[in-house]
Amino acid sequence: MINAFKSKLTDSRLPIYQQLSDLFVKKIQQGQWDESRAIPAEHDLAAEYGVAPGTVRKAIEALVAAGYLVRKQGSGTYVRRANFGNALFRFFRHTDQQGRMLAPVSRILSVSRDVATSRVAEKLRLDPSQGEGLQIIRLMRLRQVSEEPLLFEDICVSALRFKALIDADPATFGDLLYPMYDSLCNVRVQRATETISFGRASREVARYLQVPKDEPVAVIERLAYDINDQPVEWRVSYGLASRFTYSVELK
Amino acid sequence: MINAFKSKLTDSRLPIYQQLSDLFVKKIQQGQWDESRAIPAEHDLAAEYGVAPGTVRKAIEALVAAGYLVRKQGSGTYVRRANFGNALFRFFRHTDQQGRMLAPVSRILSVSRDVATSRVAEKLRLDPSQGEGLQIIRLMRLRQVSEEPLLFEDICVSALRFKALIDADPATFGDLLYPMYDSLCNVRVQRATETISFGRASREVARYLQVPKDEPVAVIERLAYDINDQPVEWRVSYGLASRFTYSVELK
DNA sequence: TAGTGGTCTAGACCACCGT
DNA sequence: CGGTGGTCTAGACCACTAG
Repeated sequence: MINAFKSKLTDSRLPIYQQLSDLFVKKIQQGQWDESRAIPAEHDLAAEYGVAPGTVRKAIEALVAAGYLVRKQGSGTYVRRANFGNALFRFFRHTDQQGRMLAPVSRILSVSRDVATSRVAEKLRLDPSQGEGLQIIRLMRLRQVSEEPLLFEDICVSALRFKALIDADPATFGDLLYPMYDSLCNVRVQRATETISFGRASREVARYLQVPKDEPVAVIERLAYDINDQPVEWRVSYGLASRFTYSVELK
Repeated sequence: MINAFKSKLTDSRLPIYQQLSDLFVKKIQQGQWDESRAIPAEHDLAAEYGVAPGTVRKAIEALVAAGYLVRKQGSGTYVRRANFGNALFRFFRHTDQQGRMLAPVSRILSVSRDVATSRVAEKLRLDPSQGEGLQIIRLMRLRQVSEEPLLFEDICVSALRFKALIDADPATFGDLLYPMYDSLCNVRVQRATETISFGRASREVARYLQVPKDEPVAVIERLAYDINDQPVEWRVSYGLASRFTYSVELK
């Protein structure tokens, strides 16, 4: 059996299903497959690439496990839209006395141009050789639950990629930034890494969280990546350590 | 095709591969399959239960994903021995100035009989109607890295299930408790849940960690379960908040 | 009702492991 | 070398979704 797709692939020593997975990831990254409609049916993909349906199925299953695709029985397989904007709140208790979950609200404190520190430049892989390469846009944001401050966030993005942001009206920013990055700046956040540690509140952090300076705080550093694995946003969040909680399952 | 195994199963509305998974889990829990040798080959299982090899394969893959089994190509499929005794140290920096990982050492501070608090009794699901149901054995342990205290642990287990422990010599306890639970008390830890939060050092904790009272500490509460999903050990660990760090990947 | 993914069959050949 | 899991084929029928 001749595999019609082999010429398109880089490393034919890999199993066919892995080569297919790689190919499908490229289609997603290049926008040939997107959220607007289902990807082609398994049967059609098998015919197109000259492989058995089971092989296509295995390739798709790998991408479902990796979070790129979602299957909907009877309907089709779709490109997954990353959705973890509220993920930070899994770290913090924000329930009332009856244990009811309270909805967090965002308030933008400031939007300004700035020059990246060496640490931020390194995280965002900013290119200093470009004219404005080290320019960043910095957002400060407060997230509250029923009027009470829960999190203070210090957010940095490249001014070159996000220049539409500086002209936008902060009052129109919704509770979630990532959909806005998408619509305004054409930046699609796909994944992120977070590192949690404990520290003490600086004067600024203490003021926004309405606690004394040096109060223990949880510090969550998030680096968000786009679909091409380029870092696009560096975010440091501070929350009251006394409200911090997190659960893990060990196996 | 008649499925010879159907009579053994509870809910024949489920897919065959799920019914097989459930059956295999029971074999593992009842000790019919154990770590001492590979489980039967896929081909043999398919013949035994009158299903296609691919169906057995899918059942096994589900159990591999769930952590019950491991595959070894060319050798066989084996029951997995849970191994996360040192998992706590993923939360704490314990490297030297050159960034080298340092090996943690355990020191048992005390082994004593006690009566469970209501919280511990609830966590361990102790049965107060039994004569000694609320009796526990309590271990205090210090974990150090190059002479420096890193973690203080307060560990509770049921005195009924762990009575061999009270007669054992603490000096013979190794760095890992779970292998000892297995050999001495025939308790096999399979999984655990951990909840991380933040507090301040009590007088006792402060003394062992060699810091002032009320110093910020990370508190890690672990509940460990055996293979039948019975809680068997309740462990609260305290470590310096300033050394705490943890990373998560969001997708 | 047509089309999709979900399940299942009954094989084949290959890569790897231990003897 | 024989036996194991890893990959792949070429179908079948069923359950579900959406028009």
